Amino acid sequence: MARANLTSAAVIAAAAELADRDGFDTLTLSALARGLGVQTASLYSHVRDRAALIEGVHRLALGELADRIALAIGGRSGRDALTAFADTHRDYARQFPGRWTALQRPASAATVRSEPAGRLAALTLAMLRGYPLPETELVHATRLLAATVNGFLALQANGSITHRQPATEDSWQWALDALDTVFRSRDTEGKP
Amino acid sequence: MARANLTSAAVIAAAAELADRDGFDTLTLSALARGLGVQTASLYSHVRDRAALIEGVHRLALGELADRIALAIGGRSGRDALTAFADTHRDYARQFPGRWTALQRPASAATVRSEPAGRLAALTLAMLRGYPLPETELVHATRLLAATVNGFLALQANGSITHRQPATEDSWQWALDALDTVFRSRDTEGKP
DNA sequence: CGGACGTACCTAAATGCTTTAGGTTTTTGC
DNA sequence: GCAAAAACCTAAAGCATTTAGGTACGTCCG
Repeated sequence: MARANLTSAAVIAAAAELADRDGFDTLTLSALARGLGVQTASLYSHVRDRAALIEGVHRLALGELADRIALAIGGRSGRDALTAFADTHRDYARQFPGRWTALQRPASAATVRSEPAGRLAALTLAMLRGYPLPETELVHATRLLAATVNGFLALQANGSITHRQPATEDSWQWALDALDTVFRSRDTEGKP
Repeated sequence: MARANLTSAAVIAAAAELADRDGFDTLTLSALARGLGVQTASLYSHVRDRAALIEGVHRLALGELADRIALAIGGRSGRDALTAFADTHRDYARQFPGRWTALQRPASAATVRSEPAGRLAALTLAMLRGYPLPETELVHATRLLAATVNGFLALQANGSITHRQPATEDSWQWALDALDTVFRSRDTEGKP
């Protein structure tokens, strides 16, 4: 029988595809092995256990997302960049629901400190520097942005945003407007 | 042997406690049966399957959260009510991590349309009516608020908000300030 | 060119969870 | 006091995770 010649990366990539295609819950080592034409136990040479597999998908998704965001926000600033940033998140979640679910799972400290995670954080910071935010508030703004974007997509994914009027798309635009306004108006230190 | 005299509600309540105590992942019918001093198969008289059990915890949590929020925002308005609303969410997530995780899971259409879900939505709407928001934007504001609060807590839970400076608490306050500002400033229809 | 070594993959097996099927006992309602 | 309903049981099939130990393929070095 032809040998599959797997690597850790190949196994994780296959896991990501499986999760996107059949749903995150069906991401089992058995199903993965079946799809790869390999015995389940063989996968343990490439991946420590199921948790490590999921963490691998998480990290893969972080990198892919960072790549897309770098492309999307390049050359833009202000509201344009914000829209590109958020829409790229949304499109990624739509196109790769399994990977996106993996992104929502708790990550190890190593992953949080990993290169793709840092890159994504750096890109977000860079984009927010297009707004007149005091340096001390940049991290707050980063956290608010990440919370809002991910929270919105999570609400959508878990059905909390019903398909009633108004359309989800309108609320998305409204939320981005709100964030844009907040970030834009934060330089006025003294309130009237 | 004394009979446990379980009901569907009792099983779900025990599941919620188990999930809070030992983590959501250990919420298995086996562990639950063990804790209740009952055979695993017996639980299937009260709960259709594992997914239904989780959905039950989800619905239970919705009701509990709605109760707490009703208490917290009663008599308050504006920024006070907003803070109470958000902090109640945060405290609930802290105190009942298992139930809170259940809340993040996809829910069936029946749960989305359930009484506690409607109550929570109504409470949120009522609170936002304390702001000068046009009627047409109330739903947008509701969604933004839910997305931000849940997104922030999710970020915290999954480790994305590292324990570096500035403190998470400061970012939380900053985010609430931002939301308050947005909701407060939305009555100015024509931009200058 | 040929063996040695590492790696990819295998079989086998233990453990544990989910779920269905069907039987027994307790409670409840008339 | 009896019949029906509800609560609980045993048994068993099916699948997933994980460990242990073995076989075959490629590659590197003498």
